[in-house]
Amino acid sequence: MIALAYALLGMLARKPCSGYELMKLLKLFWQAQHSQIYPLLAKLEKEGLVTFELIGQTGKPDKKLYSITDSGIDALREWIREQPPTDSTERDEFLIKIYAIGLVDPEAGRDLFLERREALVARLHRLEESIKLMEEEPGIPVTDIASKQFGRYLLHQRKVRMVREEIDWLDWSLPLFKPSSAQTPDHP
Amino acid sequence: MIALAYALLGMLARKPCSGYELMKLLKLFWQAQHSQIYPLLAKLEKEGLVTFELIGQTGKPDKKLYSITDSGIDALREWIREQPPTDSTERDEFLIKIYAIGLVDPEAGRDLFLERREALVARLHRLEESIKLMEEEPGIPVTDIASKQFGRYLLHQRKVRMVREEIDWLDWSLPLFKPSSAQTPDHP
DNA sequence: CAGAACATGTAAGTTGTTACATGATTTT
DNA sequence: AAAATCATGTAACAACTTACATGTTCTG
Repeated sequence: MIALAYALLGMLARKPCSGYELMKLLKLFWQAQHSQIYPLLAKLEKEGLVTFELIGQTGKPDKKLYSITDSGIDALREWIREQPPTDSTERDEFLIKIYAIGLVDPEAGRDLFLERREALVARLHRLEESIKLMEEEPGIPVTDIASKQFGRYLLHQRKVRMVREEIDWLDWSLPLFKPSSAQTPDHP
Repeated sequence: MIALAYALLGMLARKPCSGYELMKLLKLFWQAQHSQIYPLLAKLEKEGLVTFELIGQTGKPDKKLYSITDSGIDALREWIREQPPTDSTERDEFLIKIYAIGLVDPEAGRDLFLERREALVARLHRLEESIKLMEEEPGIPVTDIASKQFGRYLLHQRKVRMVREEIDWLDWSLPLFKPSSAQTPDHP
């Protein structure tokens, strides 16, 4: 079974969701298109790891509300404990551009950084907002391992730190983009 | 052309490399296996974006030393300037496990975190070492946009920040893994 | 009135991984 | 003696993306 399947099971262990909802919640820690999610949910249902209930809605299309089964929980728990860690992949075209940033003029380099910065700041605000919401929720506090939100909360905390740190890195890097302080090699 | 091709071009713009060397240098900012790199280099060579020279070695297998061509530089520069940013993907099974960490006992959760921490600390030391080496290099300083190392140096700085921040997050999270402070709902 | 959000699905194509294949030298 | 490093390549398979397909309601 592919890792995405366990990501879906994990989300359904928190609360029942439609495929559409899973697709959006997933963005926090894994990337997948709906064309990958829907067939996979159907497969998990065939295997008895999830079940669904058809919810008829008015004004919106009908949806399938998926829930995790006991055997789904067992499979997920097993995977968390037993599966040896695979090495993670990060693929970000921005990083490729930075590697070769010396090839374009400093202004273009600076623009790339500023564009990235804007996107990250917007992301940061959204993350901080949803962390605040989680912390204000009534019931078992999200910082408690017994909260159904615990893992999700930890991932939000992680992400917010990563985004802040990347913004700091951008701010540290930006002043380096001046027209070039290097002497031309021909007259030292 | 796929993003990986530009990653290879970027690395060759810094210095000529063999496919084997590219494969290892690539790990800093993109993930790819040799089985993807070798055929791609051959394709880039056919298109005139790179050239290679066969280097016969004693005690080691022969290798192909690839260099970027002027038209390769042009193609890369064009891509950096013109290509609109695609959204990045991060796929890390550890994050899936964290999302559902509440399903296993706190001890198993803590172990997962400690294992991750060890790997990150090792990574951090290697990164700090290679940053130090770059900074001590003679010639144009790596902090200068005119240095061929500039982009690579920025990426190292970024990575080291990310790794440090993740370690901080782990250390912040670890104390939360106590047997659970939540009251059982049946006797309040 | 165009576009986004809600909602699910399939088909075709691309990208990326694992396994197969070879082989000398150095390190543990 | 086994494992790692250097070095390149192909074949088969799995994973993932893009495009096709449909239809209502709400928002700008």
